[in-house]
Amino acid sequence: MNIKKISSKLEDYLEAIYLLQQKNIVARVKDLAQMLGVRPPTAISAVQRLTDLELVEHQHYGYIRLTEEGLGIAKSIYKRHETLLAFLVDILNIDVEKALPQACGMEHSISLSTRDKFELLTDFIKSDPAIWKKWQEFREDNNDEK
Amino acid sequence: MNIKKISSKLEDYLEAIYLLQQKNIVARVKDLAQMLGVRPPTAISAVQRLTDLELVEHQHYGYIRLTEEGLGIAKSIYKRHETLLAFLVDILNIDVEKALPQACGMEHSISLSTRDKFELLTDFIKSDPAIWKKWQEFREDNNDEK
DNA sequence: TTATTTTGTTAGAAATAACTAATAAATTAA
DNA sequence: TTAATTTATTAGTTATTTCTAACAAAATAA
Repeated sequence: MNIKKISSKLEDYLEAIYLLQQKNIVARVKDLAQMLGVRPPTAISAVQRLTDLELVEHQHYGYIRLTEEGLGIAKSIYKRHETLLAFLVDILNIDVEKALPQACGMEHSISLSTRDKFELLTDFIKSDPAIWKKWQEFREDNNDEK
Repeated sequence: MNIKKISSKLEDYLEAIYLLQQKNIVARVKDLAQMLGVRPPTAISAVQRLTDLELVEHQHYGYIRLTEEGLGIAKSIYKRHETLLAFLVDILNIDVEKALPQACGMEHSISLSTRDKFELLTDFIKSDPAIWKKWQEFREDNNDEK
């Protein structure tokens, strides 16, 4: 079954619900609004659209849960997020606070196979101490003292 | 002077005008609509918003030109585009047709300093034949035969 | 158990970004 | 030079994503 194509904003909501779920917290409107930096009515309207798409379940004044399909999408976005963040921070040596919003932006644009390749490159550089050292020196020789 | 913050869609229009300008073609509504895959009225309304922001100049039924400020933004986006595309194609070994839309998406999310680091990593891997070879082998050993 | 606080919802408005249909201006061809 | 074609524009509609203000329900505390 194909993954439903939704906007990057809606993807962000699925990802946020997934993150809460991972922490054993059942998502609430307040949490989503806080995490995504929007006002509660904005979060509500997103949740309603996701409900129409059958990606989340939500009863009035109640909890918000991912459907199986919603979970699938959320996982795949989160995986891209993690991979990109690791690449930006560990390989490109970018501060986490700066890397985070950039990973959040990029995660909606790359394919799963591109994600795999980012991960492969990260593993490649990290797994070989000689290459890792050379890359660090190369960076430092080129004005990336941090 | 700070670079004006505009939406990624408007950035796309500036980039397209810049590309035409590079080919010594003065941009027209039709060209923009074609390049961005939208209908002419959509392109017009974007050009009007860019005119309000003083990023392009446009007289009725006439040509569209970037202002100095618009040119600055266009160049900076295009630079990010080029860097990301080169990285995806040359380093990650992604087909150009597949890489293009992904670079187009990502280019709006990364900072200039992140762009510099992408370029640095690309140069690093390409400049050292031993590393280049190892990376190719590593890729092939991990199901990236292409 | 009533009152207060927190949380959720609805209604209505605005900006962005897209569309179609209708029309107007400019260019090209007969 | 008129007619036909191409290009540009306006007007009006829709969906998405945000907001504020007002109100409703649920949870907590007095």
